[in-house]
Amino acid sequence: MTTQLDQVFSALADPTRRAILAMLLEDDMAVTDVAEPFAMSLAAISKHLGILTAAGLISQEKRGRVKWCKLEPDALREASVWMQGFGQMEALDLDAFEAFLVQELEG
Amino acid sequence: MTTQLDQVFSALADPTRRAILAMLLEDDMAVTDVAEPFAMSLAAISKHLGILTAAGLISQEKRGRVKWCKLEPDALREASVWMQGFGQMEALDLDAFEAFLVQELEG
DNA sequence: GAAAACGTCAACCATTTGGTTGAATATCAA
DNA sequence: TTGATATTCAACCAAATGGTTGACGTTTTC
Repeated sequence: MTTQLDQVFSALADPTRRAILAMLLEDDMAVTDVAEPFAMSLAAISKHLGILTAAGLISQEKRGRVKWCKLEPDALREASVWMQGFGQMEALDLDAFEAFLVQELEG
Repeated sequence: MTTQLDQVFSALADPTRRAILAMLLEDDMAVTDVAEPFAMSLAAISKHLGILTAAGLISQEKRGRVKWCKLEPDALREASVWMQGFGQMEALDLDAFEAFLVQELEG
């Protein structure tokens, strides 16, 4: 059996998929546009998007020949709740988040 | 290149490893005792503990012939910061966390 | 209608992952 | 010192993962 939590964490374990989520943070995007910055085939990106969709982290809606990808931040709640019990996190630190984001996108 | 974030998320993606973390939440444990409730070999658990250690989620200290395992919640901070930017989490909800924990341990 | 653009599917491949078993290494106890 | 306990190591295996390519079905544009 594969739980939702399994799927969310293993989806997040891949840097390409985290970068995709970071891109979708700014705006909804078509599959082709998501793929553009990556040095890999469109088919590979299509698979990554399928995994993110299965985990509930994004949703995809087809309009015409274009399939739009949209971030679904709610799916992170379950995982985040799990983590917070261990980490005893302080309140949301947006500066720290932004620093990580920049590092991720550059690296 | 494998980042710390990669390692933390992929460590958390496995239900056995999450269950181990949940056990260590209560107290430090020896490897043999960690392995006891699982239907798999001691060697397999030893590997899981190695992965958790590499991710920084636990530490291991050998005293005599016993190797003690200790939760290191700080490693979750990095990952949690990453997630919070997407999830816009509300404050720590311990009840929800406990519910997940019970579900994890029973399932 | 023909051609281009958007995206997925299927088959394939190399590597990683999660498990096994059996032998090996320490340490403690009798 | 002999034996039991605690843990890892090494070799192996099946299945999952992350990528490729080429063919395919739609939708749009010319």
